[in-house]
Amino acid sequence: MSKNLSRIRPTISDVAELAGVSIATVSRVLNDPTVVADVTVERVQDAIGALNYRPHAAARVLASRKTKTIGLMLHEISGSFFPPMLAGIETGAREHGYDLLIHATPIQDTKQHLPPALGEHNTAGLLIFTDSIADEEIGRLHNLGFPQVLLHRSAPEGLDIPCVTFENKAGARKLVDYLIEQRGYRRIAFLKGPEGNEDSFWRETGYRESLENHHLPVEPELIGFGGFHGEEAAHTIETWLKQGLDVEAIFAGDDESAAGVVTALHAAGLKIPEDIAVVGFDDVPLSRYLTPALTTVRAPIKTAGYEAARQLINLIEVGEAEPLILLPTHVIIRRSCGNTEEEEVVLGET
Amino acid sequence: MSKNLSRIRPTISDVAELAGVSIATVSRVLNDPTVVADVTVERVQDAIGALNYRPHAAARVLASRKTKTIGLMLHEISGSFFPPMLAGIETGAREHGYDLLIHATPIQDTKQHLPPALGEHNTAGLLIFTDSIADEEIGRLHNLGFPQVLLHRSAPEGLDIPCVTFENKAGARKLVDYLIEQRGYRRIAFLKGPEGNEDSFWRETGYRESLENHHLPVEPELIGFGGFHGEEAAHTIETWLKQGLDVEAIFAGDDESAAGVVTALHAAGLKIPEDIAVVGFDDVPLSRYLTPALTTVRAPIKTAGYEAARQLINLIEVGEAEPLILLPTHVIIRRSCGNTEEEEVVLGET
DNA sequence: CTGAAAGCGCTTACAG
DNA sequence: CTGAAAGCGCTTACAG
Repeated sequence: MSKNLSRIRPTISDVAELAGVSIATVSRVLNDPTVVADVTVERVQDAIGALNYRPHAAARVLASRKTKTIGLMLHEISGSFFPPMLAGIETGAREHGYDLLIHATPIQDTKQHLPPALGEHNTAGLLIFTDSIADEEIGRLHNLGFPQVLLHRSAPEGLDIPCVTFENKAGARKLVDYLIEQRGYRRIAFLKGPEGNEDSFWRETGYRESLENHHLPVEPELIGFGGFHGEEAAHTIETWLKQGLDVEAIFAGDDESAAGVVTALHAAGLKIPEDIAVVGFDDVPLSRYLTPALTTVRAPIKTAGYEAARQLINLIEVGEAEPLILLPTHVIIRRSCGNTEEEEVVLGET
Repeated sequence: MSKNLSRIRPTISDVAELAGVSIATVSRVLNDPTVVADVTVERVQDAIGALNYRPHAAARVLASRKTKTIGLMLHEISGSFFPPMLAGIETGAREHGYDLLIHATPIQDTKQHLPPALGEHNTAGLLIFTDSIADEEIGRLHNLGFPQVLLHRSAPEGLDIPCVTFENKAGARKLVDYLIEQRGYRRIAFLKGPEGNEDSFWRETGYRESLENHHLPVEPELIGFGGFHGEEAAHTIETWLKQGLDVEAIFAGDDESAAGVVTALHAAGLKIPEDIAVVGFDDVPLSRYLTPALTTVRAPIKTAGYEAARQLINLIEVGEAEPLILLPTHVIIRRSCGNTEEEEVVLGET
């Protein structure tokens, strides 16, 4: 089939012949028409239209040593976090004329090489949202001068690779501050995200800082595993309830976990927030649909994706990027924490 | 920078030189080592390792006239429908060694050309999940013999392009059958999805068929707009409530809409299912987290994506594919329709 | 089992 | 403003 195709598809030579110019000229009108005489441009464009010519992308890449596609490596395509992030990246890429190549790494095999398709020859740069790529591989690419930007994770020791994420720590701290100061809770639990997840790490840090600032003890038994996953979180809550753990409020780590917590609590016949308050993080659409509506922290997930794409493209084209972009977050007060106002309240909105 | 890179990066010639063979031999061990003597393979692989050589993808594409990437065109990256679909596509592609290039079309500009990056030169085939690509463009590619597979939509008039979707009509019909036969509802509303959405069209058709089969009238006032979107659906419900519309049950078109319906109903102080029953379609994770848990139709979203990728790759490699794949769906009975069993029930599960 | 050589479809100095 | 020519890094008949 490809044989036939290549016979049917016009090349730059066909266009040149029909327009009565050299292929160099056709190439110029493709890349920068201003350097070509207007009449010539017109003739060439007519020929392109008549033949329905489309330049061969791989040939352009090879000849120009430039490619207009960026790669995205991530570990998992799921959850409500993923769509806005990807939408942001895609928008950022498209605005600058770049295409997006996606590669999801199976979770099991951590620490691997770059798949050839995302390699330094196929892609102008790489967005990394996973830790299942070996530090050595990141280092190798970095030493090659291959542009990379990290999303929601930090660079391997000693490598100055730009990172984009949002204010997890401050957001979590303010959220817990609110629970303590405005709601009067003392025994507040925290559910961790997946092992090694840096968003989770900083949220936990914010949680701890808030407790410490208020001279409350950080109780190990109040820190459980939620995995940023509804069912995992529900499972932890079921266990806690069985054990008769005494908690006033649960900071579920993210909204997905919070949804699981809410379900588990309801299933046990407990009322939210009367019996136990629940709060999340991210403010994904889901959080509004929970009953009661979820108090959470609004995270600019889409903007982070967008910024990451922009930084990467800047790195590719100009050679520079912000070392660290930390986007602000805002606490969103809804009913699940004990608030009784009709409307949601945004704390710290400017 | 790219200048530096190209100087640093080893090419096939460097490997050939180091291994003391021709570039043809290096190419062979890259593509089919069995045709090369074992000792030679070893020497070449040592050289590849020593130089950290990676073949240049674009050069391979150009020389071989084959590319191992498929394109995906879609209109929007959002909602709980999207992640499983993409995950399925990505898995299907990766299993066969293909990469995935994603292009989201802005919603406003409908009926457009293919972006060059997804063009017939850059990609071995295309998965289309949008109707904002002009029929003529699909036709042009089809006539060129360019492999395409459609997801959740049918082909333009007269073109035999494979489609992958699931049983929307039968699923919707069985769901409404259940509401009528087992729950005794008579006045059942339906919320349409986005204009032109074929999933919505077939769901509505199933809804109508069920009513007709039970000799119930199809009341135009009971058919509203939900847009497969929580807020749109909530808005319709608010309007209905203001008008004092008399409804017993609402089939929200999809789960996202159902979530909006649930919120709107709760906000109005109505009880689900006592005052009004609500059901959805898709069985995305969200549906379990609603209160009460949502009765819905389980749709194999991920499998559909996976199958679409498989069909496309089959079309690319073997030249054939199923003209139509219609994956089965199953009604999932939970609490929101008036069911009182603790556990969810799957109807028609084999 | 291996090499020399043509060719994939472009871009880009270099001349003019 | 335009053309001739080299070259991007591979693959693949064709010989041997």
